Amino acid sequence: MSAHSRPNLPQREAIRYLDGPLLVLAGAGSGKTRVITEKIAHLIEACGLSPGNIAAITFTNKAAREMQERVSRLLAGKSTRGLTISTFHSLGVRILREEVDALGYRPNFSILDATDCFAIVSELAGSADKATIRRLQALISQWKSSLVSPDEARGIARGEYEVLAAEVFANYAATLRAYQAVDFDDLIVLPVALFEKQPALRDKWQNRLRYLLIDEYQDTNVSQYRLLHLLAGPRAAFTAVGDDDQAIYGWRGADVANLRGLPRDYPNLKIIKLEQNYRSTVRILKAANALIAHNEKLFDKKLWSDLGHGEPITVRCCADQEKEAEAVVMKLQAHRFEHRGAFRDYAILYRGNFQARAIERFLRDQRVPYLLSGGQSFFEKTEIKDITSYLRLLTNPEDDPAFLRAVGAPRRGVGSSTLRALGAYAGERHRSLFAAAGEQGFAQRVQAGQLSPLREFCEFIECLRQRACREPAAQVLSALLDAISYEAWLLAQDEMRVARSKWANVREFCDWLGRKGDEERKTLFELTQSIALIGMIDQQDTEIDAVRLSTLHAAKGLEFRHVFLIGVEEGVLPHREAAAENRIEEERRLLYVGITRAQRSLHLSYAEKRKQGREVIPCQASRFIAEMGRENLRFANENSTTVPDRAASAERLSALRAMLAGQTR
DNA sequence: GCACTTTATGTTTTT
DNA sequence: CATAAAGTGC
Repeated sequence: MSAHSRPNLPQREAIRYLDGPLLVLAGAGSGKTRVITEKIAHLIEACGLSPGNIAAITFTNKAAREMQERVSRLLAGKSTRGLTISTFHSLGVRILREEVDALGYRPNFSILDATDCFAIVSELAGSADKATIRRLQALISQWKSSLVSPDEARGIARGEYEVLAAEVFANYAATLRAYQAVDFDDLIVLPVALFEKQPALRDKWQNRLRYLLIDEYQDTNVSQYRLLHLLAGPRAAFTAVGDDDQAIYGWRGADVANLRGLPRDYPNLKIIKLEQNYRSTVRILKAANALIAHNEKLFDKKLWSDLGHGEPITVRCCADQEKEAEAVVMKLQAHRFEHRGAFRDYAILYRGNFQARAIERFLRDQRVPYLLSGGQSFFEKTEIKDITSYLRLLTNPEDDPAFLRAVGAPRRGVGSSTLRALGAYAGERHRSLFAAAGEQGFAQRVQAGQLSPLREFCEFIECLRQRACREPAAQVLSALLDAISYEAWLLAQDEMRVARSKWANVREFCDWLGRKGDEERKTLFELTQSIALIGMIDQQDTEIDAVRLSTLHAAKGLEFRHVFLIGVEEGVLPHREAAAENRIEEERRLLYVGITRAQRSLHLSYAEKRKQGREVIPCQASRFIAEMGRENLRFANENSTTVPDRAASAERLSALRAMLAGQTR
């Protein structure tokens, strides 16, 4: 999109409209981010609103950071101090921290990630298999984000499974309380509960955040909508920007009904549609429109573009996933050569993270630089979780999940049976594991040989805790790593290469903590609390010239000159489970999001055979390909550009690479 | 009872 | 291929 030109008419209207609540229905690539950023600038410059009175809510930290940068650029040096641009969850943390007394939590509460919560649910559900626990966890999360309490869940639970789930839910909530811990859902749910119970606090925040802007509104869930509603208050000074065709988080409790509910809850709601697309060629938009026309529509809108027809969209059928990966990398190289493009102009998008593996292998073989976004977050890597568990335990000794992890990494003579005994004792006495380990009563239950390593561990933590109150975060961390000989343990545990990469991650984490500690003058305790919310993507350098690999979900909000969309097969996109549960529309929107990421060219591919475990499963093209309209697509055979023989094709790629190397010099 | 080695197993999407 | 449960030496 051309950021230099003036905003078009509806964009200008959306930026300037301040007479009441506003919903901007912004199609893909229609400049919604621009509306939000320029509106923030407008509020500050033209309306004289203090940055501290404005809050913009995004869905990812990355989007928040980008938006912050764009606003700073727009205001050209003028201070944005106090301006809130954050995710719903980060805002939730801020509210929780400030109002922690009113909530009955201690200020050192822990934030648990999905893995910790999984372990808790697993513990409470007894002997259930992994899939069941995941379903339980999902259902509990669904309830929480819909503002259903454990008691209410008991009331609405139907059937054996849901009754069990409601029971687990109640125990789960009590467990979190006991741990002085909150999960991701609580970051929204607790502020909502707080504001509903204490109008004075609600008013305080309403007064502080006098204008709200919400991005990706179609992906809000009930609790987020409720929080927005409470924050906006009777003045209802807000702008919500969304696109019902891009709602792809239904599985997480997001409900497009929140879009429909807006005109109902705010009768004076103004609706502005942005229908001109500044991103893609006509052909790409025609295919996207044709596809999405198969969905039941909430709001009518027609995207158009004046960027010309452009390259035809290609569809390629490949023998299997390997061949697909090879063909895509080949095509990408050839295309880049032909167009004299940069690697960073290309993105390869897919439904599930596992699909990146095959592609990665070929990219690495061919020495194509790439950046993998999504997937496992940096802070979820085992080595980082080990270390952050220590930090969490230092911050909050009640954090039993952190205790359990830290006490076993590295091994220190405290095994599963000692921990079982400790857990049982702590449960009876309503103590945290950490506190229980220090009690006389527990000492009488176990042998001295079992007790001493445990006591030593607790003393070590206590000693470090003292230091953490006085010394800078990075210093405490390096003392910690030293004391537990973490590097040596990694080397003993893993193979050399793995250990070194893990240690490098730990070092990177140290640097990060040191930087944060210096720049933002935050204490170890404050830093520890925010870790769970940060993803690795935030750290990645977006300036690097590399091909982007991303899931369709993680690609939302981004754009690329050339897009390769792989695995457009029945069973993958739409996903098998989703198809079975009649959730086709969301899968269709997911592809729609993928298609509309492309500015200039789009290349779809699928495989006829897919390896699943040991079995080879025959596949067919996704139904969505037909829905895009044959007249908008050009079908190609794998064989027309790819040589079936691996050696020969590798040779071809090498030749091409040599050619490219010569070209760039 | 603890720690380490082997073997089966299985993958939607994320704050 | 990377993680998790079961098996083996100490």
